[in-house]
Amino acid sequence: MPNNQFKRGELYSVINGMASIAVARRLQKNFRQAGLDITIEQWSILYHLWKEDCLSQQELCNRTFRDKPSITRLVDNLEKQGLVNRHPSPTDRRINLVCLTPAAQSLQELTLQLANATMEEALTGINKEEVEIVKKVLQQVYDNLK
Amino acid sequence: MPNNQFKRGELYSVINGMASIAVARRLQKNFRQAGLDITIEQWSILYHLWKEDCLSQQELCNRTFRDKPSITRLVDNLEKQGLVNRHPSPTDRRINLVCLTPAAQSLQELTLQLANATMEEALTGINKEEVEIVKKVLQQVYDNLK
DNA sequence: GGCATATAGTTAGTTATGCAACTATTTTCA
DNA sequence: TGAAAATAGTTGCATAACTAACTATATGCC
Repeated sequence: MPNNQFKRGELYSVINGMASIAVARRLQKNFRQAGLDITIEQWSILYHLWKEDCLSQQELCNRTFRDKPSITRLVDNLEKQGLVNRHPSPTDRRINLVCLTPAAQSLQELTLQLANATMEEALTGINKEEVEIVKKVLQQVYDNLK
Repeated sequence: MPNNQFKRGELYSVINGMASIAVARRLQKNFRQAGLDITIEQWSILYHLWKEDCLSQQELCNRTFRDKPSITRLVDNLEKQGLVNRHPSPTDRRINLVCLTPAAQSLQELTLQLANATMEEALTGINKEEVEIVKKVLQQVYDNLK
């Protein structure tokens, strides 16, 4: 392997691999142990709908950084489980508004507690200034590439 | 949504979503534009083998943070493409050593150049101290959860 | 008004991931 | 020594990701 190649790129495997995978796996495990039968990908959709209900699928694409087919199928699966419904937009017939059902609303408190606990554990021993730097850097990485 | 819920957890979507997805997509796009028909997941296996050839599948699991079935199938696909071979370990008949072919070796220089260029672009405007903090924090996140 | 273009969403095909269950081999230890 | 436990790898199943191609609706502009 040539010298001096890909030194900064070691960050790639760090960004892409370890931390995000570890957080995702732990959260999924905590959901399972609590008897919750949802994936973290499905939960990420619910998370955005709890912040603002009845978003279009396109808006869910933007907020979760997924493409349209991925959202289509996540919403399909959430609909099968009775957690969301598609409603036609009154102003634009191309648009589906994805809205929470009462069943989804009842999941909010428990799943957010589990997510908080997971993040507390993940961030143990890391001070707030460092967390802010990480957020800023990763935002910059995203902006540099988008 | 309850107040004060999941505030630190905003980091979750940052870690798990934006930056890593952006880096992965950009690198994949750069591979495609260069006419390379490999996925970034396959490339990540090759990357570790360029650092040290003929690793066991278990060792690839450890170094790439994947489970055993994922490695089995990535190696299957790399083998189909003629980029690696499985060799039985001389000392332990349970073990497959995964070794690079000459075809894989010829990909090394170009793909590392593309990876370097991608990381240069990703890290534009971010100073080295901040990069070090990000690496440290994400390592800590991983260690906290593993 | 009507045609070209853009936007929202779906479908099909390939690859990848995680879990559970399985086979084969090696190690442990009573 | 021999049975139990651990380790390496594979297979089946479900979910999810990206690309490309598709339908339906809306917008822009002559």
